[in-house]
Amino acid sequence: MSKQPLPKLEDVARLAGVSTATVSRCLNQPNQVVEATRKRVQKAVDELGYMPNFNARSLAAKRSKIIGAVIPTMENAIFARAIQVFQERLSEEDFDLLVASSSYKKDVEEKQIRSLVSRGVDGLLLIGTQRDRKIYEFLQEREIPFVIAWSFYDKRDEATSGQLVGFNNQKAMASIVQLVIEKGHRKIAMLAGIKDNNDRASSRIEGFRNKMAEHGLMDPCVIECEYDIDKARKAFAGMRQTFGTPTALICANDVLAVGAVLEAQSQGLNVPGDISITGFDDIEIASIISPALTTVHVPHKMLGLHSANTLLANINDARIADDMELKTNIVERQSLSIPEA
Amino acid sequence: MSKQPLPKLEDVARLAGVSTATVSRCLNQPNQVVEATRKRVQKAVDELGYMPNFNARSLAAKRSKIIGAVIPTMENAIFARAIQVFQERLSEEDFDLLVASSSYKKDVEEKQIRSLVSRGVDGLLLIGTQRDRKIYEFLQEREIPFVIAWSFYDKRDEATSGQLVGFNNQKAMASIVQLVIEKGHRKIAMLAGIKDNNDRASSRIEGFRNKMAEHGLMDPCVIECEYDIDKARKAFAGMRQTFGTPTALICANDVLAVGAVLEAQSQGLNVPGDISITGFDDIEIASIISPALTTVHVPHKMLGLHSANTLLANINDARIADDMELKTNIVERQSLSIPEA
DNA sequence: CGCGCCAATGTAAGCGCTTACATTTGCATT
DNA sequence: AATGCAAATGTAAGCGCTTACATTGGCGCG
Repeated sequence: MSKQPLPKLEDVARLAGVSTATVSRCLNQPNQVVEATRKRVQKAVDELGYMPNFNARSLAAKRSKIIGAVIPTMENAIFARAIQVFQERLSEEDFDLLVASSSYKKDVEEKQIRSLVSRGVDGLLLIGTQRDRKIYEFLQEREIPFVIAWSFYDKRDEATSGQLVGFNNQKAMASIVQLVIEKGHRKIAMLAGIKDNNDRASSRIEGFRNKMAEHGLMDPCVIECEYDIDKARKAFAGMRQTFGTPTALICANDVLAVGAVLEAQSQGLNVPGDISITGFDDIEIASIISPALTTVHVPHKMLGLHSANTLLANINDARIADDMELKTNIVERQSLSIPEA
Repeated sequence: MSKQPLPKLEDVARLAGVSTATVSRCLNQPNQVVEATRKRVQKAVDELGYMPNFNARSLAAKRSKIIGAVIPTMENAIFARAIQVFQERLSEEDFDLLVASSSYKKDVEEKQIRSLVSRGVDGLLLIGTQRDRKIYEFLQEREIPFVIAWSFYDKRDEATSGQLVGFNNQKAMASIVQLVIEKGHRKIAMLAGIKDNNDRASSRIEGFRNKMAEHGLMDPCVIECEYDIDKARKAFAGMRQTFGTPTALICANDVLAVGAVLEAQSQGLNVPGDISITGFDDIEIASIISPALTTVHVPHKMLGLHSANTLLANINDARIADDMELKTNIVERQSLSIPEA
């Protein structure tokens, strides 16, 4: 029952009557080996059930064929799905995915990035730009290619290196606020995400504030809330008590919007009759809740796919791919209407 | 700009004036080193910004501190969330998570398992029991601890090794069918998952069929459908045309149920007035859709947590943890009612 | 005061690969 | 048949760690 030693490259070499170098080449650059020997080696591999030891390979070759990803949480469907696509694309190129989730915690994220680098990842996927400068330095020093997904800015902050594959959160938010204002709303509040260490949340708030200001609506009510339906319900209830009920509530994401809708309804408000509520992300839930949410559609699959492609380009071709801006669009459903007279 | 060589163990040893063995011990079994030297080494580590190379460590120590997981897909929220918890628990013990998703494809899963093993994972998380016997043999031969989540059976199939952390899908499904029957329904159909290579889907169908038979309801209509809202809508529409409309529709998961509800409603049926519809999983969407779904609550966080604990026990203590059966329970909401007279 | 013993540390042999460089082989040319 | 050259293969030196085993030193005890 004790584990008999697994065959190694040397065993294959011996059985095939070639050197270890040749076996290695068969596995890695088969075209450098003449067909006859390649077949002989293949036969030996099959016969022994040989499987390469990737750790040894990574150590010797200094590349691991592993990509690391640090995301805030898989609980957020939009990240989970983007990661799914990301992973599918990577596995086409024989990369595996080491994932870590930081629970939106800065220090956890930092620790995880370091751990992934220690494991010799060939590249890294990070979400958003907001982190210590020293992390960027750390990554640059070790020349680890990385892409930052979800955020895009027209002008780059000097401090952040890496490629951006994202959308302009500020503009996207501004566009839905614009729509709400066009519908005739003036008493508008925002249920925002926690902006601490989260540039997407901050940008969305900024987009909201700016657009409001543009229309002379100064100092609007903005309440931050964690990504959770029940917390959103409480936050909305609290907002009503403290600030009164707006005619329109802009939410930083669909989960918050769903919470607000449920709470509004349970408090006897009609959505959108008494209050319009908008979301952001366009996850499944947005079209299922009644009324279905008018929301900003985020191309999460594209984010996953292009993040993978950009990263692969930077790894394989040593050519630095450009930043990539993806477009969002507003999906109009029933949760937004003109305010009652 | 060229990458200066990173400090290695040897550099730390030299700077601290000790041997590499001592540095290694400081990092791995600090209590075997006297405090004075430990501090000296720590200082050298900090000064050089040293980080161990995990690949070298894995190669030398024959353990990687990496756990592999192969799940059908992250698109399914219930897997994503279980994985989230699983990962959180593992990282408490300094394990990282290598995830792969098989898209419910048998051959893909097999390839991924082999790849993960090649990478020297210390343990493996798999979903469901249904796979080639040779994979179980492969895993046993290499003595890779693994746990199988989501499925639980009272009697173990001899072929499957590894620990089970799951629930009895058949019983869980039977219990909700029982409830539906108790409500007075007799014309009951099932919208099932694809049972090919999926023991959870098969078990749920079996649970449905058995319970129906128990009540003398033979050969009920069962239609298989992929995990997708739109496909569920079409499947339900097709079912109505071909078999007529049941008074109750049992769905193998919430996503299918949501599809069925939406399609029913858009065809002018009242749920549950004209047709009762039940789900399975109790994901968020189940309580948000209107009418909220009566469904089977699956303890996904517990699945993630106990899978991690069981796996860790098998890795660290070399003691084989027992299989673990988790309980499901029915959540009664509005989508199920008594049939109209 | 020397002895034995144990705890702390050092020495050095791998772990299983890749790859620079050296050598051999096959083949077209003359 | 001798020559040159490129393609195929071989040789062997690491990659950066861990750990079995060897060595050292400190201390209690007879």
